[in-house]
Amino acid sequence: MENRKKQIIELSIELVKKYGYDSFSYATLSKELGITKASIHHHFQRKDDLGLELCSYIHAHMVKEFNSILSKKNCAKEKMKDYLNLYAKMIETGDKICPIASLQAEANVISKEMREEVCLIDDAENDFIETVLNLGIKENDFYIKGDIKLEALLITSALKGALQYSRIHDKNKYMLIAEQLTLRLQSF
Amino acid sequence: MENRKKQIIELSIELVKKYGYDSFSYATLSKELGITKASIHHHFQRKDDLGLELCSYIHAHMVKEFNSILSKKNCAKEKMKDYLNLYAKMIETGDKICPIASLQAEANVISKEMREEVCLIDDAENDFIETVLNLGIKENDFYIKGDIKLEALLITSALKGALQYSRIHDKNKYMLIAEQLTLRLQSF
DNA sequence: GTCTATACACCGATAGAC
DNA sequence: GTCTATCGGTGTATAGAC
Repeated sequence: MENRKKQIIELSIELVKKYGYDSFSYATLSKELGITKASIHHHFQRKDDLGLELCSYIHAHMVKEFNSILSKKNCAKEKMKDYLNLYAKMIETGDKICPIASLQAEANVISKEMREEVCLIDDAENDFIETVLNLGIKENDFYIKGDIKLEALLITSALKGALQYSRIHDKNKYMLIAEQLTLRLQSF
Repeated sequence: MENRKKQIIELSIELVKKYGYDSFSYATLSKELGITKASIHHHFQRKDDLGLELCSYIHAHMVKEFNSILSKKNCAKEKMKDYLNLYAKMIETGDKICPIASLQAEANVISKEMREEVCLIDDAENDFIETVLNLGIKENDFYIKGDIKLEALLITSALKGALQYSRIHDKNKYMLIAEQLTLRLQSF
């Protein structure tokens, strides 16, 4: 990918995390990057084009993070901690929430194509957590009541909710809620 | 409160739940209500005035709902079920999420005054859930690991996240996730 | 309390020169 | 790949008549 395109996408993702998709404009990007709106339209003719590529970028980035966590030679408990820290980084580096949660909140505003992309990213995240949960069960470190797929769904959506809550109340609350959430996984 | 004002506020809340605060305009309201934008400005000079009154209205409405649940002569388990159903109604009646979650997602876009109002509403909801949890413990129906205030925070933020997830994926998922969440409260 | 009319800023987007 | 210039549309908001 060309450098400028990548630069625009990465800035856009930070703006989605902080303000949401509808709340930043080509003018916002152009001021920040020091180029004109027309130049940005050269790379992404319609804003929806940028929106779709930004989703693909997030998707690829998260899959990379998940694979990195899975390939580490540590236990499921530690992999879960690594995962929780991914979100902790967002809120610590400036009032940011999960970009996917941000887009979910705008579900009825963004295009059908973007909505579908958001769903695919959610699916990837849920599959990842399900894998970690199954690993933890094998290692006798996790004990899970009910359906494992549902527990994965609960974890991913609860953390997104916790991030949103913490941003507006107290950043430090996020990790406390995350730890309270994972308490239930412990068999003792 | 005058009838028209109430009508504008109630419509605005439905729009916040469906699209978010920044994504509806005085034009949206005026078309729906059959009056002009100028007439709406007569009731709420600035949009932020509407935003603040809409928050107060949500606050009062939710406190009323919570008190209604608490005053019922049923057990904590059933009160929790009543609470879960409040959110279920939102998503079932047309792609809507919790208005507070919607405003949380726009935290860096709305005014400081609105942000503070949102926090107060969250506080009321958390106090309510904490009360229900303590009641359930007394009744020997709930068993809670860790801090009760944290568990309340987890429940309220997890449900908001579950609503957002379910709206974009599959409405029926919400209640399944909610039930998976409350599984942890059961001692057996 | 509602209207018409209007102001002004910003939005996404395009044409065309360099 | 970047620019200037510009378009039509929409956003919040106000003035003033009825």
